[in-house]
Amino acid sequence: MTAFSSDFMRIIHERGFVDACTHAEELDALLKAETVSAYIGYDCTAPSLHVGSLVSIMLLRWFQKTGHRPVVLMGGGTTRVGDPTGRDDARKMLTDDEIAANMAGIKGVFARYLTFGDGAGDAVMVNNADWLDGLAYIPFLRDYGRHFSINRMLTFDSVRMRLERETHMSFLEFNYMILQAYDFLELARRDGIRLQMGGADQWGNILNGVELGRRCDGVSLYGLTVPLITTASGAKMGKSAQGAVWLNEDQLPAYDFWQFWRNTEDADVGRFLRLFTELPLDEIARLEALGGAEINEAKKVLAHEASTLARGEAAALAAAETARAVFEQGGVGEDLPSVTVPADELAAGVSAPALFTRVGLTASNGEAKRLIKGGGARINDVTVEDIGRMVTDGDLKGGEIKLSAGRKSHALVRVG
RNA sequence: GGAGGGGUGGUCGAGUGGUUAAAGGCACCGGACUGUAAAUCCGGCGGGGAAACCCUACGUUGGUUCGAAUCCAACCCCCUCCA
Repeated sequence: MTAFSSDFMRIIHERGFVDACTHAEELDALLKAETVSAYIGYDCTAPSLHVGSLVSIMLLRWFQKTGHRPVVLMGGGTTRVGDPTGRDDARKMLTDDEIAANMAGIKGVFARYLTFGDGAGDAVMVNNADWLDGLAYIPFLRDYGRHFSINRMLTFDSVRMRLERETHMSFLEFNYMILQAYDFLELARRDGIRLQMGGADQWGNILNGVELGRRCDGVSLYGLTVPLITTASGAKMGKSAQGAVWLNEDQLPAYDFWQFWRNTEDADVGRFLRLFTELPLDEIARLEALGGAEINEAKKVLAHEASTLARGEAAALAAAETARAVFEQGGVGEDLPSVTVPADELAAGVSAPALFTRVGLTASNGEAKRLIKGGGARINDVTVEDIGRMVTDGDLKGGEIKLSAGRKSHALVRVG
């Protein structure tokens, strides 16, 4: 690997952020010579981003840390089209209201990772609806459509996959890559942006933008992608017991976020520390060298660092405290999910399955019953033997009742 | 527009009149083993019910039948070839 002279290129290569890069030496020289603006686009398909996007967010953060100017592009316009990349069916069409709501949710995430403002190195956020919504069809086709070769477009993975699998692809979706390419050109023109970054699956889309810039304006644009992160056992990263690992607090409590990192597979610890924390590499090397059960210490560091970035240090410490109380002392912690039951209702008794469902440990009474039959349900750490078990105020311990589903999921019932 | 093929549970994919809440795989959830890891093995995996059992579900809507995911009709959507 080439020795890079710019801090950004050196650091992200050392830390494993780079999947592919267009003319890396040239880009390195540019980053060394001047303050560069780079962007990553995020479509508004969900009310929050999840850990799958975190690699790219960390990348923007390093970009800013090394003296450059990150631009977050909200895909207010492209979300209305729908990126076909990596899917063999069309996305559900989102209404404009849904897109606006999703965008509002996603925007909040970035404030924790980037410093926004008007200064030279400050991050900015833009919305491609600002220029895409107003495009006029015929002029657009004449000015830009002529630069796109259908023959070439058909060879891109996102399209080819649909063709090979003989699944439907609408013209609407087919246009996504053109619009994304145009985004890059537009941003280069209006804001001097030279670099687009993104996930490995965006490589084709990014290249289109690079080429469009050269063809239309003769400018040198650059592209860089980060690898798709899978766990050592091959699964796509980002599932927790509760489903997707969202970055937004309102989508996933800090305790669950912390737990997600704490449960990292041994083989992933070093890689994740490099990608998702900013600890020095020698410290990471020391942590990942820990053997056997010792590696758990490294996982706690990972959980702390990642949680501090996403949710703040106080939330990270509180989550760690709860985890310690629950797992190392077999007790309870403040951060466990909880539900409050009226005193008179509890006095009368609530069936165990209903209570497990009520606190969210199970999705239905049936599931709760199956959990009990399988021996996975516990009340105050005592296995529930009978699906007819009633829970009453007699079960209160220190004003709380601890419910557990399996070894890892716990919740509290309080009286109110 | 014509001819043919197809739309099944979170997903992939069997099933072509009753014994099918629907084989099998994956994902997921429990249990055992561990270190809140991985791998492995075991169990579970639509909703309600203590249970008997009831309800909902096989693109949509009707129909045939004692009985339909399975047969018929119309419609919607997808794929292939033809125009």
